[in-house]
Amino acid sequence: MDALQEQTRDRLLEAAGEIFAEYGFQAATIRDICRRGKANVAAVNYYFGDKRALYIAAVERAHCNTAGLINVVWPEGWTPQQKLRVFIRQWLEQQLAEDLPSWHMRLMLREMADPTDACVKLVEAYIRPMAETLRGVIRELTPDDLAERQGWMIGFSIVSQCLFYKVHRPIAELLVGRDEYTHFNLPVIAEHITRFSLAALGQGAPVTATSSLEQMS
Amino acid sequence: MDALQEQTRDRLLEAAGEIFAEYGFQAATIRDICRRGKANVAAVNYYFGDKRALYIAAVERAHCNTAGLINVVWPEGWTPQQKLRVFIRQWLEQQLAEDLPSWHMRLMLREMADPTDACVKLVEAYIRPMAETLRGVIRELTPDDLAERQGWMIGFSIVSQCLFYKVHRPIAELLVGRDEYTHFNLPVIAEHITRFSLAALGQGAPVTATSSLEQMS
DNA sequence: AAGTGTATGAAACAATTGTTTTAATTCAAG
DNA sequence: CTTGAATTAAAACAATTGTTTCATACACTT
Repeated sequence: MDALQEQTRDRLLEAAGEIFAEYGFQAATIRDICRRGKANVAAVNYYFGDKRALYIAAVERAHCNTAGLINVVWPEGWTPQQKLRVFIRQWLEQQLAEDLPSWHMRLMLREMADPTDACVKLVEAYIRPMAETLRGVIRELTPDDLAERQGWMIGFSIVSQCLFYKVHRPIAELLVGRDEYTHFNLPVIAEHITRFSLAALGQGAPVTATSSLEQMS
Repeated sequence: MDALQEQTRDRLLEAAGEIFAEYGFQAATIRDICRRGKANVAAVNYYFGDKRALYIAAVERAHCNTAGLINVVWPEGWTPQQKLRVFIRQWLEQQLAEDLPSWHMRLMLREMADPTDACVKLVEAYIRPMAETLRGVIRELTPDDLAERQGWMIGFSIVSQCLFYKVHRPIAELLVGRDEYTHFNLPVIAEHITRFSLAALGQGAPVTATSSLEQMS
């Protein structure tokens, strides 16, 4: 009975995650969610109470399926530079993947741009682990006596560059032109952010040095 | 007659700008706008037709009052490093000013994060001038043969760092802790972004070098 | 002063929203 | 087969939304 009856509840959660991720909490309608979840509108109240509780539940459920958002265990012998490059690349891959069935990243990005009550949970479950991973890499790349505050700011500088190409993508496209923007693909962006950030930390040549960008464009 | 009758229309535009900037297009209600503008709900349809036209008009009006968002004319003899420092600082000042009567920046940021029809106009009127200013500074800071595409990405890297502390401020505050975040004030952030970016361009010491940050915290 | 067109105000409309109610259905246990 | 709780379905409810209607007040012209 459990396995079968819970079907509706699960379908509702899955549908809610997708719809909320796409439209945001306010713009998403219960009727849309129920249509996608093939459930009656009353099911939301029956299983969750109200819309907000459904949202929270959807966010919490997303936690479980989030194994390996960003790889936390690095292979032996990797240099911190390599780790940073992979971190940035994985972040961008998760972020720019549109077709992926994983709407988790989109939900997270939406919550990051317009936080709600679920924000605290999302930070602790999603974001802090990633932040700790990044801070570990940064510690390897910087002097031992680096102030913790500066470590945070360096992390923000790196992540903010990645986020830009998702959050403000429409503006970037308008600025550089639609055709030209097609060249701003994942490898190009990842390489630039990596080189820019490493140079800022005194690792590697300045980002303006003759690079291998031509090969990928 | 004109000067007097237009009062309502003007009050409506002013109120619309504030409300839209605070709540966004969808969440803002016509009744809220009319209450603040001391006008009847029918006034919106009478003067503008519908809600969307009011929004567009409010955005367009904001253009006029935007003289000097970021200073475009630099004093003689300034080094590009100084210019970049001032650009970043001014951007952050505009961005973090909460009490300021200028809701223009907030409206712009909202449009940047969740673009609507007015996005194109906003880009051309607001953002492109600033982008050109920044690109001019970047050109001074980089080799002459720098690819245009790379110039854009460097600009994005700089601006994205500034935007982060506005768009994702709630997350940053949760991550570092509310008390600690009080130390992330404007001078500290501006100094970090400037040094980080200059170092990335091969100008100045890496951001991790002993800095003058302690003096301001 | 009468008339005219503009502007305002109160009310109503139609659509959509989250939520609740109430009845029908399902399904396992006695 | 009956019973009874759990689930689903349809409808209605109450509140809010953008929008419209229509009557009134006002300013200006003739």
